[in-house]
Amino acid sequence: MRKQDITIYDVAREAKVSMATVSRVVNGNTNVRKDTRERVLKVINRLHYQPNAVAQGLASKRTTTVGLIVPDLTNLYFAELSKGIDDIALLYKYNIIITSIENRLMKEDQAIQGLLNKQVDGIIYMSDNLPEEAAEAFKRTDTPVVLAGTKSNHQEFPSVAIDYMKADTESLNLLYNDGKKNLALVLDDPDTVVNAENRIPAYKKFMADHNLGEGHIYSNIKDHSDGYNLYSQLRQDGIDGVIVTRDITAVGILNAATDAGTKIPEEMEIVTASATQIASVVRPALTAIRQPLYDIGAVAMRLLTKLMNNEEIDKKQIELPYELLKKQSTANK
Amino acid sequence: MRKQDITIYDVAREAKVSMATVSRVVNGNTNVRKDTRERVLKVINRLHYQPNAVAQGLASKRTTTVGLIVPDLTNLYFAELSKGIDDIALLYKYNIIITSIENRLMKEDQAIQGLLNKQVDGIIYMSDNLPEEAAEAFKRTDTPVVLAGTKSNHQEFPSVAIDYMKADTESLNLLYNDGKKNLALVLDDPDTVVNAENRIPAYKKFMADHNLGEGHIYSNIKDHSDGYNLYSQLRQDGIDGVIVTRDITAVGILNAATDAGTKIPEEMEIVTASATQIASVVRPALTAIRQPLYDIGAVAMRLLTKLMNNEEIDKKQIELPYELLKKQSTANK
DNA sequence: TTGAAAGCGCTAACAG
DNA sequence: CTGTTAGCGCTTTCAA
Repeated sequence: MRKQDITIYDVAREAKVSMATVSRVVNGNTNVRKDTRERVLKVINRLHYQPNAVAQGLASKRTTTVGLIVPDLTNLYFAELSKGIDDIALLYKYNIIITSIENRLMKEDQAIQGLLNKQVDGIIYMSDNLPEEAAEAFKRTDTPVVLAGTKSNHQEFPSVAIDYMKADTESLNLLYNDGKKNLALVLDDPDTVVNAENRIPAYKKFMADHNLGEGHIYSNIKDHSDGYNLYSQLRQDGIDGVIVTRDITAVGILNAATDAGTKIPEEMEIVTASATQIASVVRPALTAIRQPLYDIGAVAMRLLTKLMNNEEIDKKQIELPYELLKKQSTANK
Repeated sequence: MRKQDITIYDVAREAKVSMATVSRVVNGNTNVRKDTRERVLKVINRLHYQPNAVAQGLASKRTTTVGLIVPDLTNLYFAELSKGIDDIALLYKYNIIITSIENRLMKEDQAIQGLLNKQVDGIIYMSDNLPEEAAEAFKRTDTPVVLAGTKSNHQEFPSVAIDYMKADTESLNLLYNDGKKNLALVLDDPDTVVNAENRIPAYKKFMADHNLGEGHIYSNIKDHSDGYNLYSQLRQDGIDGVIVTRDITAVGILNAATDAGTKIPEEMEIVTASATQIASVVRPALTAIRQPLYDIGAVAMRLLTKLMNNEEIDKKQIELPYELLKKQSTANK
């Protein structure tokens, strides 16, 4: 076993100091005389001593580890968020334990409990949906939590996101100004807070404000083939403009339209409510609400570092600006 | 602090047993009388006791945590691999610490050392490139390592991948049979083992075997815009068939061709050497080597669990079958 | 500026 | 089947 043969004790013995002093050197404590520090450092290098983070964690009650809860890593939306989180975590020397929870044995509150058992110093929660049990689990603990790229009814949880309502309204307006009046909303999941409390109300309000009738909301349209298959229904319902929550779904609709010979954007306009790389590489390129995913992740992680250090927070709910990227799937008159 | 107020000691006292017994029931040890077990369990539930995984890790020298080293999470290639890993990790109750190493402060060997300090029970390494220092770091430790979706010159490291040489040869043959003779190879990084030792030799051999001359190898073409910009060079060089390592790059070439009015596949055929979701949603859809990424990840993680349990391994180098998916970017005569 | 000593919460012999 | 007793490797008072 070469795994961990040299401990702080070995270093102490070789350097003829106490463990406490080695600990001080390792942790950059200034209360060590310069020559003592150098002597210890020399031994550390000679022995290739590396601190055991688990023992440090147990003794200090800080693991310099944060937990990430994410529905699905292969959804670029979350991958891009994660990248922002990861970069800032690296900067502040935190490791990341990642837990995916997509349609699985693993429920949200179990994921949380698992992370808590590992004694993470904080948690970033990225799923659209925060079930009541998960919220309860968060409330029971002192471990700080930040929601990234999503919203919750629980105002007590710090979050970083965009103004979904405003973004959707702006998108609908773009379609409307292009002369499209049979507008539809295509949702992945109608029950998430973002959809139920932001997108749907925004849509309904817009339709009412412009006397466009009830409109059409399509739910549980989650992937490329769902979108592809939805297309004929859209045509049947006379839809000429559509907002789609996921861009991969929007691509499905787009491809179905192309295959059917429908002219985009002339006969139908498409806007996706969350742009990842995919939205920009398909042809025609998709008009999209560009959420600053990397930044949302980065800001969320930065916020979490503050919470973990018990620093003062000026604002718990952070809203970042989005962009409406006008591409080829809308006329943009 | 509600964080960790109740310990195994509290449970022991309340249940009128020793810590050892509580530990036994927590760990499912069978040497506990049924009624004792139930009594302890009752107290555990009443007190909402949760074991401190850090303390468990220190005492048992097993953290039930594995480290993942990945270049870039937003590259779907790695995201899909990760998903396979994650699912099997969940099955075996391991947590995952993820470390990205793309063009950053964090070098491979530092990432490894960081994971080792956290006392991970094993490591899965997914980067195409295994620098010498990283290989050295792996050799110095007893912590098992598995390479997933990549190859190394170091035969001592267990790995799970496909036969890149065979896959590329088959792809080249497809182009050749379609009548394309000016074949090119477009690489992300010419120095990775997969490319240097597998793809390039396969390409050179194929060209030589079929008297197609020297051919053209384009290097450091890594993303959509690299691919897009490369297109005119390809035309200039008279290329009519191309194998591209990354599918996002292939999409760049495809889009440039489309924008230039080049007919795909008539005037140019494209095959991507690694298919992610992107390859199938663009139009024309890309002919692709479909590596079973999810499976590669899953098998790699399963292999790692065996190594972590010191089980017998029959084969350290596992090769999984790939498929050559013929789509619209090749004629497929 | 340094050291001694008491844990952190748990596991794992070893006895009984 | 259960309890006692050492630690695991480190941090952190408290004294000196």
